[in-house]
Amino acid sequence: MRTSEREVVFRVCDYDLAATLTSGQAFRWYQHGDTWEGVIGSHWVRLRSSQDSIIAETARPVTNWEWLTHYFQIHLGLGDVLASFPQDESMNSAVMACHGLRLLQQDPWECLASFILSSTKQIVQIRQIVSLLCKGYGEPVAVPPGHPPAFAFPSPARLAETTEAELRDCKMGFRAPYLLKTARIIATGQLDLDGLRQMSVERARAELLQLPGVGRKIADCVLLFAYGFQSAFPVDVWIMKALRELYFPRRRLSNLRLQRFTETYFGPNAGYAQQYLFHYMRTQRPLMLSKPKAGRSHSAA
DNA sequence: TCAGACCCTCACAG
DNA sequence: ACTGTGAGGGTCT
Repeated sequence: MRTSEREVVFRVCDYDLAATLTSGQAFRWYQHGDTWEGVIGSHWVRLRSSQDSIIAETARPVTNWEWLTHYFQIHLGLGDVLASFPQDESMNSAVMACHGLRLLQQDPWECLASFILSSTKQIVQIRQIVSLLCKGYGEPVAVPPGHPPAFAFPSPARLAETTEAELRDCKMGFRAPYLLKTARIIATGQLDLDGLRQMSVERARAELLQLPGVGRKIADCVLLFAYGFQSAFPVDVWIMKALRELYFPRRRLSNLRLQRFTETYFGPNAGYAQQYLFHYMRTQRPLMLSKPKAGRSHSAA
């Protein structure tokens, strides 16, 4: 076995860490200069990436890095995934524009709770809410000397014993009762999140849909971002916009018809295809379609 | 299938 | 600067 180290280097190919961490699948990564800091489970991590490697640093020595390689899907080759995409102009443009974009494999509870908090919120606001939630109710994790404190994502049990008012103080608004009720369902074992791993994607989705605040979109986010069901295809306003503009510019299809289209057209790795279209729409397309923003005021200095 | 409600925050006009 | 307005990774009724 490997000796215990605070730092490890992973050789990677086609891995755009920045794009991956800002593509709206995880909400707890922060950029500091050329590094990214975040918490995975109970580990504080600092990451640095170069062309062909990712360097991870922790606060305490680590012997088994499986939690990290799993989260980042380090050993997944992107070639087979990209090859399974439909070969159309839009898909090719998205793949070119988002070269190295990856899907993470997150903790189911953190993913579920985060996406319950995501409805009709901008990503910056989701990040703020999740941050407040972790500061308020998450366990502190080890950080380097002198570093500001960092927190794990609060457990279902911990959140189950909060009140709606306390959760609303984290600025989550009407989502508070949803999160509270779902936390109680998970904490009492009424639904076993680990058990979903062995189920078919349809069965797992049906289980998630029973939770308050969880509809089709959020269920599919959890199926894809936490469990790795590659066929899950979350359809949100951005994907809807992408489908209408890129694939059906002159037809008026119902949301249901568009959903049906995604279930067959994008193939076995539809979830990955979705992530490329989503990031493409959010980053590249707006720059081309909308007018440049008016000059910003200089708030500093 | 179809609105409307739901909390709250930020960007953007005026 | 200050206030008004609209919309933001949806879900529920």
